[in-house]
Amino acid sequence: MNRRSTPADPRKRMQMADLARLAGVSASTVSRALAGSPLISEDTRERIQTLARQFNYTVNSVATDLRSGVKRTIAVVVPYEQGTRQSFADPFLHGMIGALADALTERGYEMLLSRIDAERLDAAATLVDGGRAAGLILIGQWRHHDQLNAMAERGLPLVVWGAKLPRQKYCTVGGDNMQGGRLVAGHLLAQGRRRLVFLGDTGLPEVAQRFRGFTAALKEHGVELQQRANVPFLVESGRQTMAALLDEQPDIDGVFASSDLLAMAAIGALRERGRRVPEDVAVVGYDDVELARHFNPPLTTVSQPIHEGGAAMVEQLLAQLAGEEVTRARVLDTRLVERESSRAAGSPAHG
Amino acid sequence: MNRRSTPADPRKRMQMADLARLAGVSASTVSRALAGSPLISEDTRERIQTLARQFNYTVNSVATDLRSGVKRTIAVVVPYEQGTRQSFADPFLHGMIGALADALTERGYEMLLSRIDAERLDAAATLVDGGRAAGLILIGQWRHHDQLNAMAERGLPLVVWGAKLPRQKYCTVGGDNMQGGRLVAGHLLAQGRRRLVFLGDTGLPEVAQRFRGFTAALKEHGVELQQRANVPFLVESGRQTMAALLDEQPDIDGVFASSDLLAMAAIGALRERGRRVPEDVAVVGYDDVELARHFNPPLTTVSQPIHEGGAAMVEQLLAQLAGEEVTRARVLDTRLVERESSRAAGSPAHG
DNA sequence: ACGCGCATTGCAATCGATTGCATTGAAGCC
DNA sequence: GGCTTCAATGCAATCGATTGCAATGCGCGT
Repeated sequence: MNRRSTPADPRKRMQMADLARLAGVSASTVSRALAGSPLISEDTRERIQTLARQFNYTVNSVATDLRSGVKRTIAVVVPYEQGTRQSFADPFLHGMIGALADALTERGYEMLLSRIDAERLDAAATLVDGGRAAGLILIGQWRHHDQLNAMAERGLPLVVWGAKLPRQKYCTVGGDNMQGGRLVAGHLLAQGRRRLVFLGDTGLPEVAQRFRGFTAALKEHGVELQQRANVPFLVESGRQTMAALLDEQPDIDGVFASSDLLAMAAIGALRERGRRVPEDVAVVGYDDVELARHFNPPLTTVSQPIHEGGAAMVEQLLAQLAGEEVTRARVLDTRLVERESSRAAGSPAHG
Repeated sequence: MNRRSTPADPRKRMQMADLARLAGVSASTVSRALAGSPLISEDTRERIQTLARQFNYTVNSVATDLRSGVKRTIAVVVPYEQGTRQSFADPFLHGMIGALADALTERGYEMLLSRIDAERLDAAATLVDGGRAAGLILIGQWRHHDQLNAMAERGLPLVVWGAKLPRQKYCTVGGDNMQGGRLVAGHLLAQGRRRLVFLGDTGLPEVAQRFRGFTAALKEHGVELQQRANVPFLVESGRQTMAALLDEQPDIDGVFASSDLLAMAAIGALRERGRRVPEDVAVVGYDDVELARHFNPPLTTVSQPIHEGGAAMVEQLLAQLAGEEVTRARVLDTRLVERESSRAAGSPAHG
């Protein structure tokens, strides 16, 4: 007796009709009982609920959503740059996803995590068009302000973590990047640093603003930026770029890296070249990821209100879904966290 | 240029019937045309597809899934320990999620990311029972082998990242933790370290195995473990615990931390107490997270084949869904990556 | 005893797609 | 020309729930 695989169609998922049969009532009654409708008598309701628990029955939420038209899933979209999926490696992203997961769970939403090509942000729209998700949370606006505007204009529920930009039709939440950049400039100058470089891809709006804030503040103090390097948020490139900068300009004494990841990479490269941090070169990062304070040396950095930001994004998205008018851009305060990596040059005094 | 786009018609998503009307055919035809069925003539198919693109129409995959019974969503479940959501902060998890996202996307599946209480792993079952996901990928078995067994026994499609255990009914994929532990022991001994401590929560099967492998190898060389501390995977506790250990036993010269995160925390604590790493104390981590090689000092650690592991988990789960018989436990090779944090004691020589 | 009202419950339509089967019309064959 | 054949399309049932409305039954007032 050679039963071909499927030794059993062991149990198809039980469904409402089955439970109804077991309880000797109609599916309508089961539906109402499980939903806690007051139309159902106390007895019946409890009997049915017990039965459901006993048989591990859970209403099929796909069917429910279809019928009721309400969706309880939000897509969180993490773009990656072509050729590398490494963008996902940034601990900042990790923190953000955690914050979003918390905020969504708290309000009873599920989170669909999706990665897309950063060149085609609008591809994310199919998640909503296809009914998989009620709305979109996008992390970073990358180089496609235009695509985002188009998405928003056709009425897609959308919130983006990123910078406030001119002529912006979509809703953003983000830290105050200009302010962040200024804070760093002020700090480095106060530590007596003057030969400064900037690390980061200014093709990204957020980074561009950090850069503008940074250079604006420097200019006000009559200091000129020595160099800037366009580098993506990748450890490896950070390391290489920092090394290259040192070759060109060995007397650098301060680095502003536009993310903590880059800062850590830069510190690695500096040490490899025999520079001491912070004695010879002060390094400041951005984001204040959890590891920043445990790095060696502990990282001075600009703290982004990640948890507050995640909650704000969810709030804005749900408001949109509820049909409310939402503020176009929300800019959150940032603050500088001073740690070892940028302490004053101390005694060394030279140059 | 006046492609006057429909003025914000936030009302209703277009649906198949609408498109059918526009194309002057029935919904069946549209369905088949979009699915690329050979039943439809070339002309019609193209006309409909163009139309769909024009109107940003995407078939509602919720309805599709309901009707066809096929689900294209997998739930990835990240447990958190009560009282703290910080478990999400471990960079290892982040890497794992990235690997899973890649593997799932590659096969055309969506990823539902879900956090649950580590005490109630079985709560994750509702995601499948409720039809939201076709199957479950759980990261870590935590303290609930029994719950997992029960889930598997009632036929839930499930794969767990974790250790191979006796009497295991569910499917696991994981690194060879015993081997990992042995590798670390061998390495530390080879570096001349003898006063060793272990950091990690042996209540978790994976950690317990690392611990067993570690101590077994030590014993074979006649060395005895000095101390072990039961500490969760949290930076803060790692730091405090390391400090406490040092108080009790100031002459420690080697630390095996059961995760890179803990290793980094331990290094922080050691430095605070004036110990040099690796000169005074060698530290070895576990996981080989991306930052490990960029830490200061670069971390010696046991590399877990995260990408391969993610792919393997997806593979096993899809096999289960296809009704195939799958191997119960898959154990992947690990290897030691030697870096600065555990270099031989060198010249220091003292007490 | 009759009728009314209220508390429960069931029937059947519906959500947005897919798909087996029937239908149509034209081409092919003798 | 009449009949078969086949390609292309439409009809209607279906997936697993929800919900407006109709139906049932029981208590109670008079």
